Parts: sequence; C-alpha cells; structure tokens
Amino acid sequence: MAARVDRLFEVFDRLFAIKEECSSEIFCECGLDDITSRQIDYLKVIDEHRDVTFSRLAEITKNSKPTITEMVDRFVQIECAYRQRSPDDGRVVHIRLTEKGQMIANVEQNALYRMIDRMVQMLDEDEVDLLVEILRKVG
Amino acid sequence: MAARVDRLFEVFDRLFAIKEECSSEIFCECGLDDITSRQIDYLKVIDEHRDVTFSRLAEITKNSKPTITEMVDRFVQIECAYRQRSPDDGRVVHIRLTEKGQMIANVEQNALYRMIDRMVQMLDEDEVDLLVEILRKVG
DNA sequence: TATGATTAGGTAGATCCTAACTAACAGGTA
DNA sequence: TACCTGTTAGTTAGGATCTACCTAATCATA
Repeated sequence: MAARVDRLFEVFDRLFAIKEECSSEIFCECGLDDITSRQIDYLKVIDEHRDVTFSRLAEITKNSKPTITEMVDRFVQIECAYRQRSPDDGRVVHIRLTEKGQMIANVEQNALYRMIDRMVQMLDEDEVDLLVEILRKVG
Repeated sequence: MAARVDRLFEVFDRLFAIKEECSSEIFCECGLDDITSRQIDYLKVIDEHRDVTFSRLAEITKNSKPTITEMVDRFVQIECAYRQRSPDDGRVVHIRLTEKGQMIANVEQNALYRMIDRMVQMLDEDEVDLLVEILRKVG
C-alpha cells in the first residue's frame, strides 16, 4: 500500500498545484496579487451576508464601526465593493460587492471550477463517473 | 456533461475542505495559527536552501541583512528556527529549521499526506489504482 | 582591511481602537 | 404643520500596535 500512497500523493500534488495556478490566475486577472488574507475573509463575510450594513458587519466581525469604514474604503479603492444608501432609511448604507469583489470572495470555488474544466477536457464521461463514484466514498 | 461537472465539483470541494482541515490541524498542533504567509514563504526558502547563511538568504530574498536578522529572530522566538555558528568561519551563522519549522515549511505536503491517509482508509487497493490511473491523465 | 551578522533608529502600510462629529430619523409638543 | 430632542448610522480625527522593510554604524572574526 505504501507505493500506492506515493502514487496517490503524486497525482494529488499535481492536482493541487493546478488549483493553485488557477487561484493565482484569478488574483492576477483582478490585479490583486497583494491582497491580504484578512481582506479576503472580510469579502467572504460581506458576500455571505447580502445587503449587510456597516453596523451589522462591525457586529459580525466584532470590530468597531470605524474599522469597517476604513476596510470598506480600501475595498472601494481596489474596486471590490461599493456603498449603496438605503432607500428606506437615509442613515443606512449597504455594502455591496462588485463583480471583482465576488470573484475574490469565492476565489476557492472559482479556482476549483477552472481546475475541473481542465479535468473534464482530459477525461471521458465514464472516467468522470468512476472518479465521482470513488471519491464519494472518501468524503 | 454539466451534471457531471457539478458532481465532480461537489466531491472535490469536499476533498479540498478535508485538506484545509489537515492544514489547520498542523498549524494548531504547532501553536502557530497566526503565522503570516510571508513567514511561511521564508521558512520554505530556508528549507529549500540547506545550511543557508544570513547574507545568502538576504541575497536570495532580495532583502537587507537586518531584515533577515529580524525575521530569523522571530522564527527563533516561535521555535521554528535556530542559529548554528559555522565551525569553519566564526563570522558565519547558518540558519536551521527546527522540526516545527520543517513541518510548517512543508505544511502543504504534510496536509496532503494526512488527507491521503484518510482516503486510503476508505478505499480498497483497486479503487486507489483506478483513481491514480484516471488522475494521471489530468496532470 | 574586508566580511558576516547585529544594533540602532526609522518608514510605510495593515489592522485595530476611542472620542467626537454629522446626517437622518422618530416622537412629542406648541 | 413646525420645531425640539434623543437616538441611530456612519464618518473623521488621532492614535496604538504589528509586520516588514530600510540605511548607517558597530562588533567580531578572518
């Protein structure tokens, strides 16, 4: 089984490298190769909580409101988010992600889709079915 | 094929999540859940260039020597590296990784090994062989 | 003297904070 | 209706801390 483990390691190492390439590709396409992991985390929270306000985001992330203002200012600057004043209450501002912001918030899934696109080009339908069948036993 | 792609996405999403768990597990075990990606990059360089000196590391990473001194000081503090004075030349100090430092420098591979360990427990030998055969066509 | 590393001192940017402020709303009162 | 008041949402000002870099000067060894 040890040799089998090694072979598995090899093919998965290659696969993970491909996904890494896809991630980097996405960051480059967005012109954001120096974004911090903290910023990506915030983008994810904003993406998950649609229509989130500054106060709510401060609550969720356990930060002060000025911290959120600052963070969103930076997102606006790098074109990942924009402000949208609420039509119901002039005091309230919703934080919305741009297409770029959404792309980065979901960079893992997007990279995975790209990786799988590459995979299916190399495999026929039976192989894909077999792959799914085997891997379902793992998860 | 669209449904097949979705199924592939599902199983791989789960697989990547497992690897993520393994990575976090390793960082936690090392007591280093707040290490920066920059620091990990430096650990990788130190790991790849065995017996590297301060001057050499400054050269490789295109940084000043004080930057390296500071970085290594931090690694020593978090028990990822230690200094070893050269027996041949009293001026020279080699940067060496501790076991913990090596674990973090290779966290991706180590997490992958853990993931594969989990996989082989769920699969028989034929399934592993089949998996390798199919995935080799991708890389 | 030249080299390898360290020390001292400093800058820039990210990520946090409190206190004070502005704008907008909501309710009561004249 | 018009005005006053208190509350709420977000911003501004100013500051602290940390990472990650730097130059210039220093120390130890060759």
